[in-house]
Amino acid sequence: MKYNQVTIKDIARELGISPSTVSRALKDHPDISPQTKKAVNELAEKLNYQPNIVALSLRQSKTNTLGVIIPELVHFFFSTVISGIEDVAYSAGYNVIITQSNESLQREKTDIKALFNSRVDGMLISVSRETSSFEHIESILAKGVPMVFFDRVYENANSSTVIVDDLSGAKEATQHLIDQGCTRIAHLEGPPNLGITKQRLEGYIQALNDNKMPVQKDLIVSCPLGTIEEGKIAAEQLLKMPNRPDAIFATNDPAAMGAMQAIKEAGLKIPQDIAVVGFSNWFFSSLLEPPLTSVDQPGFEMGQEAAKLLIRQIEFKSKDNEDPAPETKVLKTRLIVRDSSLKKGKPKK
Amino acid sequence: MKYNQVTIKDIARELGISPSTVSRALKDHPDISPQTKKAVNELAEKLNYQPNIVALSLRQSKTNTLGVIIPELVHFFFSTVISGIEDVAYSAGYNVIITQSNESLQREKTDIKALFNSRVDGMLISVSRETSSFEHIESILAKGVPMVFFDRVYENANSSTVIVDDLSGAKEATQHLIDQGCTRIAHLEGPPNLGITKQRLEGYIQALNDNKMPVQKDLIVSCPLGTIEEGKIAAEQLLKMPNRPDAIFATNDPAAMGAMQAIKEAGLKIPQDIAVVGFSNWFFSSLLEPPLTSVDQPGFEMGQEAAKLLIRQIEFKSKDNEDPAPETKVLKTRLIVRDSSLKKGKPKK
DNA sequence: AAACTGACCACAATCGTTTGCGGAGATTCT
DNA sequence: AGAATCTCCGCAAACGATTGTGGTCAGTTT
Repeated sequence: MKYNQVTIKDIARELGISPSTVSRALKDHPDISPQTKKAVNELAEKLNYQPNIVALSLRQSKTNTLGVIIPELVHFFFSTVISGIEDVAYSAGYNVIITQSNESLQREKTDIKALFNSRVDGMLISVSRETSSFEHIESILAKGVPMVFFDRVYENANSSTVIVDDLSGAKEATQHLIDQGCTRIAHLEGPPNLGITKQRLEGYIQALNDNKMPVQKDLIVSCPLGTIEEGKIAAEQLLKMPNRPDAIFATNDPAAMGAMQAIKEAGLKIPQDIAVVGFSNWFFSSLLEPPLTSVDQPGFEMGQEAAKLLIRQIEFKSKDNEDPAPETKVLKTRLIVRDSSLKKGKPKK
Repeated sequence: MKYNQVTIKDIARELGISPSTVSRALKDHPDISPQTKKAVNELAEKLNYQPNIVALSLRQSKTNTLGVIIPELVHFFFSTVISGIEDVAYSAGYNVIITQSNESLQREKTDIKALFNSRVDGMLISVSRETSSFEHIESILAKGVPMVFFDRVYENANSSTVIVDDLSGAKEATQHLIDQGCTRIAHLEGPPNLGITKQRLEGYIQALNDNKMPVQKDLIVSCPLGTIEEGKIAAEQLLKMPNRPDAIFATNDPAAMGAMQAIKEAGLKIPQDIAVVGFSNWFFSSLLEPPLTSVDQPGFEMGQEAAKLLIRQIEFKSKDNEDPAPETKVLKTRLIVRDSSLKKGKPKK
């Protein structure tokens, strides 16, 4: 847009000097006399000169912008990740462009292309539920664009990633249910393409194994979308079993929420009849009745770490013209115990 | 970042023609022969040429980017507004940069400056809770940057705005409580700087007046932050009154939620003892017990309308070099009646 | 007095793309 | 055949900033 922008040329014309002198004066170059510097700075101040970032970006082949692709903004977890990213990015002098894939692979493809065209300096990506092939990512990666994946990562990539320890988080959650005396623990499994789904399932299984409890196939129900509705349907199915479970560990909070609805509608009590544990600690989870026990993921911290890794990668590359070794940051989860799982009352620890 | 970018020059060199010819060939200019066009397009396809948006932006003094400033991303309402904005912006060929003020005036100032420096073509703004002076906005407005305000608007500005009809939404909510037989209706008031706070209060008052009910000062309690905690404290205060209210209409859902907590902890029943109505229809509201009656704001639509207005303004201005007349779009709210307010059972309508 | 040294600044190229203008060669018209 | 008309393409400037190179003028050195 052609605002009434003040450019370096305007200052130069008004002062009867050349644009290059103005440029150098503004950055305190030793070649410029103190008087000229003073005059330039004062006029720049007076006219409220702001450098044109677009011109700068073109000149330096660097936009100082990070591109972010997330599945959906409305998820509390992803919102907090964004805040973490912005926190680090801003203080390092980077802007952030956020795009949503809406859990669609097609949209993810156009997003990544749009970000590339905008010449972002790097990308932070959490893949969609549908993403099972990765050519669209590989092709951009091949062009040398720095990328960091977070939460829902592209595992085969030779890139840095930030994840939470889903496995041990799930294990801890399941162990907690076992400690509460649950013997038939069901699991609501998530979208099949995602690594986090497998990790959470694995944590559940390990906990059972550690306690010499059998893993029963019919107690594991898939919720490929991970929505409230699916959780409800899955739980209804579980409740119809002749020997119904006495606990449900869900792959995420919405599914757990759906399960709670089904349990209550069946006239059963939480946690007395069936204990429920979720994953991600959504905003609403503490507001449910009973409040939902959940595995908290440090979203803000994840955003911070991912942005830090990416910026380090960008600046390393611009110096040494080489990619730094990829790093993987694993963040700790934290089990937030609330009433939905407390059959025995608060644990002593 | 200096990816392995293919430029128009690369194509020109390889084909032994000039960059200008390549440029024209790519946009099907009549001056270029069919053979040349074919050759250029095929090579561009083969090399996967993507135009450099940064160079384009500089050349045309237009970034095709909209800047957005919202108070907080984690609010369900604002997330949906963003989705509406992206929907319209993308299909019109615009990118979107989102910034959060975190309800801080200071942050809002730096955000608006950063967006200006990025040379966005226009801005979509919802002001922070703290914003009571507007010089930072005026100074950018004076430079000719198109702006559209939404939800929390800058009223004195000579700019387009998109709001919901807070007044009639609040009136409808209050009337609904009156219809349910409530006679002592309290109001939890919101942040004092915001226009929406005043409108909602005014709707509440008008509904009382319409029904010849007295407006009692002590039934109006301020929640300057509009949080769950404040709502709880405010409700506790109301419950201690000798003649306690039989209904609470809150300026937003978190405050209503807090009130519900206080009411339940006091051993009272919702809605039998005290009916509760919120505003904004947050995601969690339908999940509460009882489900919270709330005034739904069409967030997605608001985002769409705001983006449309802004883009129209941008393109009008680039043609006629004149600002179009400011427009104000008022969207209808919709009262979502749930159990938290149903003293009498479902209304017949 | 000639040469040298700084201090200070301007010129011009550059990033990638667009676009007004002009120009060479082929074709058509008179 | 000469002029006019097309067709098709290249030159160069421009967007706003940065930066290597070189130049002018003063003062200093031999």
